[in-house]
Amino acid sequence: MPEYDHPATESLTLLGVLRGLADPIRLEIVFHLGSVPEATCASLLGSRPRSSMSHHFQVLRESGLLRTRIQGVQHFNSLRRADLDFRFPGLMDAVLAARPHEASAGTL
Amino acid sequence: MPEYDHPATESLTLLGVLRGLADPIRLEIVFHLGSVPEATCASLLGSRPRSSMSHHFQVLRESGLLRTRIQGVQHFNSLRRADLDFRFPGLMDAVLAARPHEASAGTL
DNA sequence: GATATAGTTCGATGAAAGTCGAATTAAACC
DNA sequence: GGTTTAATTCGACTTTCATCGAACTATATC
Repeated sequence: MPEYDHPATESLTLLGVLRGLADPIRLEIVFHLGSVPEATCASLLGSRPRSSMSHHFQVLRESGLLRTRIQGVQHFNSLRRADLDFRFPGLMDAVLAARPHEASAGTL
Repeated sequence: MPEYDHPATESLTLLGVLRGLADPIRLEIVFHLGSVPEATCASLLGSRPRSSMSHHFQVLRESGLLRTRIQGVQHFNSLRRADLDFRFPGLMDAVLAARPHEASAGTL
């Protein structure tokens, strides 16, 4: 398993990004990644089953919201901030600024 | 049928708004409403069945994206720009700025 | 090589959401 | 009151999407 392929910046679509964001768990992941440079899957797991999370990471990757860097057994995920800002200026700023305090799935 | 009730500005949620936007037809409607003060349902119909569109208007209304004003037999829809800007500053600016030229369902 | 660790893929299930014809409401107009 | 117009509601169908256990892959370590 060498690396994932991530969609090119130019090929990101607004609809795709909005779809990626339109789920409570994924939004939570995005909020978290908005506050740290990168995070492993495990660190975002909470009490949810791995397979569910893996699915959400895939959706986020395919919609262009995050990039996954593989190092050893660990997958380091980071927001594609620069790419998103370039393609959809102001969007992630607005989304991240709207983060509720103590965002914990229920408060979204 | 006097009037619809629209959710209060304070009760709008980011997730709700994102969900409202995460559909090609609804995004098209929102784009259109971003460029005109208001529009009747009929004027946004295109070639789609009325019942489908009615459903999308309902979703947009319930997520707080638009307001429907009834006048006679016609329903005038407008973006809740001020409310959205107040609650989620910059969000709609970013979304509307990302509108593809000639947005026509396929190009979203 | 065996084992542990991190994460994915598969496949089945269930729930949510979009589609659309037919019936319905409500106002406007003759 | 009957008809036209604008749009909704209902209900059935279909599709899409999330959930999650079990099996699997790949790396690291002993």
